[in-house]
Amino acid sequence: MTAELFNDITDTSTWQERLGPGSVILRRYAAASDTALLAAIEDAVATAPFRHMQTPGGFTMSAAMSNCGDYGWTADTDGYRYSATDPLNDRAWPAMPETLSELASRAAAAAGFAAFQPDVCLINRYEPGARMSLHQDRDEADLTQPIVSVSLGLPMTFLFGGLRRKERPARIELQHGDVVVWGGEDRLRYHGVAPLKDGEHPLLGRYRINLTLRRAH
DNA sequence: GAGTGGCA
DNA sequence: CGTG
Repeated sequence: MTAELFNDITDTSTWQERLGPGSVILRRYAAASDTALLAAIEDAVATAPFRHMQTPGGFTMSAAMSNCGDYGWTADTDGYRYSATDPLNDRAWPAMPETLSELASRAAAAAGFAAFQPDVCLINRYEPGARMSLHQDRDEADLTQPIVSVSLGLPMTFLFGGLRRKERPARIELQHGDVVVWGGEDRLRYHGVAPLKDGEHPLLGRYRINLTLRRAH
């Protein structure tokens, strides 16, 4: 698929690439607020530390995860679900900082989804070699609400497939600050993360952090 | 009913 | 290394 470019001549630091009728990459959209986002993440994981969850198949996920917001996405041998409490301590997840919810709302609006108010921020941390195999985000109650994904740190190859797993995904390089929004008829597209290549990022060292903002309920 | 993993 |  050839990305259609929408360059805004008044702001050459950020631009959009359309991946489908309901999916857009906002290049470098979050780069200007990266230090505020990282401070918000550090604050959240001080309360709800990164952990490697188990899949229902009994495998350990290679990305370390945490959450903030009214709910958090969790995986264990019983399945995938959203929970109002952190299973590590049965306490509420840390509140979602406004920095994160406002970024997500603005990005969704820029992509054509008005009034997006996330109630979950899943925080995924990848080290070199970590990956996420192709999956759909379908544990949310209202699939008319989009998904907003923010990439920070090491660059990665985003796999963006179709509505069926057998469709071979596009491979899209995402850099620090890139935001991907998908919804509408693209809401259930399969997506994943290719094994992270080694490298060094000025702010994040040998890590990539992905924020996925969702409306769970 | 498998499933965001492992391995051929 | 990418695919299944």
